[in-house]
Amino acid sequence: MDPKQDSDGFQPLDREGLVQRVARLLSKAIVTGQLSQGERLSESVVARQLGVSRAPVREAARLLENSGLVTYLPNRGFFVRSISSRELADLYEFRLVIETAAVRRLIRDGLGESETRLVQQIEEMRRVAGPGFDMLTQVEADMEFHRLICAGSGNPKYLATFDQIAMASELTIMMIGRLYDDAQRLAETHQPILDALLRHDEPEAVEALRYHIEVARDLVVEQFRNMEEKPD
Amino acid sequence: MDPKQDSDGFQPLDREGLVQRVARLLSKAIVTGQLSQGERLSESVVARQLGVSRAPVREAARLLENSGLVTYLPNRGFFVRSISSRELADLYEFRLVIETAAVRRLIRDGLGESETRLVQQIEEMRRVAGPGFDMLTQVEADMEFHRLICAGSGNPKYLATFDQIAMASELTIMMIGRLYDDAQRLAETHQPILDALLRHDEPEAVEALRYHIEVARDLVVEQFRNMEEKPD
DNA sequence: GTCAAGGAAATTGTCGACAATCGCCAAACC
DNA sequence: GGTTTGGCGATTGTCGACAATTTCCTTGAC
Repeated sequence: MDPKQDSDGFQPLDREGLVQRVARLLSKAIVTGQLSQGERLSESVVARQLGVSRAPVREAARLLENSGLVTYLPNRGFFVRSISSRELADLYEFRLVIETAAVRRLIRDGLGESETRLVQQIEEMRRVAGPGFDMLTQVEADMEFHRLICAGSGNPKYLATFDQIAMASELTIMMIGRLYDDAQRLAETHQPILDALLRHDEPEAVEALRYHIEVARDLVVEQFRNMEEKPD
Repeated sequence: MDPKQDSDGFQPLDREGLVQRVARLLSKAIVTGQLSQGERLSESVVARQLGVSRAPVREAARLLENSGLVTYLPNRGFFVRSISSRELADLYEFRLVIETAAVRRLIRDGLGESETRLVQQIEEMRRVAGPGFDMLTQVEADMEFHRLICAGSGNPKYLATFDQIAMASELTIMMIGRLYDDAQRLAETHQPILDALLRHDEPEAVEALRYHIEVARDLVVEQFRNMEEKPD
């Protein structure tokens, strides 16, 4: 997500702490479905399996709690969050609110570097839409586009909030097992948003975003409802 | 903030963990200015002073990080967050976005119990506006009104997000040392919002909220800028 | 058979100790 | 004199152990 190639000079080297590594492992396990809904996330068990102490596991779990991937119950521990279709709809509504605000600021303040970044990201989405890429990669490319919108807005709050809920979005998409009809089409549905952004057409950009997210919401929520009714 | 009098039934008894108690102590210390901007929040020192181990202090600090009260730097520890006037403006913009969305849903889905709650909260604000109440109490009553708006909206995401940023708002208001001209007037400025809500007049409610928050923002940000220029 | 009480096992909550890392300051070098 | 290097003190990072709490199973009464 972040390790940009810094052209010249050395890379910051993996100064990533144990907590982050554990957090990433856990989140990946949850998003890819290795850990199932409502499952207990025992500190001791995870710690033993990873060969570390409980302390970093605990902190990592707290981090995931902020992303909405796990729930913490006092004296009971962490559980993989189970999301209802209702919560899912709420989540998409929330995303719409945040991203709409971000788009507005983005246009008002000027795109700046975001212009090339967004263009490149759609290209990236097209690239990973081809064969040889798994769905997780495609979903992440999708989320990165929306993330860039939030990142480009002058207000860091939008990005911070988006990052908190992005994981949960990824999770649900992975759960339903497909995104739209195919990844290629998914990439194209972002084009109208970008076009409007490039034209600095605020009403159209907001409208395109609204349409994009609401379509996604309806699709995801419907698929999800089906799963709720008859869980395999 | 939370310990509501629950009318009938027993109180949950102080089943509040050590972490929450430490977190509340620290946040109060920060908001009331006992801990100053940028000051280091040493785990060991705090733990020694409170007579507890470092573990709960650490967790409490992580909690405060989510509220934006402290910053965490890897291998360097926690520091009381110093907020710039720029961030402050961003914060208010963000609040406007969230609360506007909440108001929209509140009106669309019907007020329900929020109606009486909001009315009571304005009364509460008037009550604590009188003599014998300190500013922290008045600020908290203010924030609680806005919190109720988010709580009443059907989408829990709005409330969760609001709670994350509420502390930072309180902090800055406490920092500038006064809110509006006086607490009495502050209470009254909420009336137009409530009136519009009770009439189910969405455009007017949104407009009243926008006006209210932008006035607050301008006042707070300006005061804050003055402090930045010549810090006493 | 159902339900309540009791207790054992497992899990979280907290703790104190040790290892890793950082910031500072003095010493050495150009 | 200015810069780099080395080490010292302090702080965070991680750990294993113990206390408190919950969960689940057993036991017993009705």
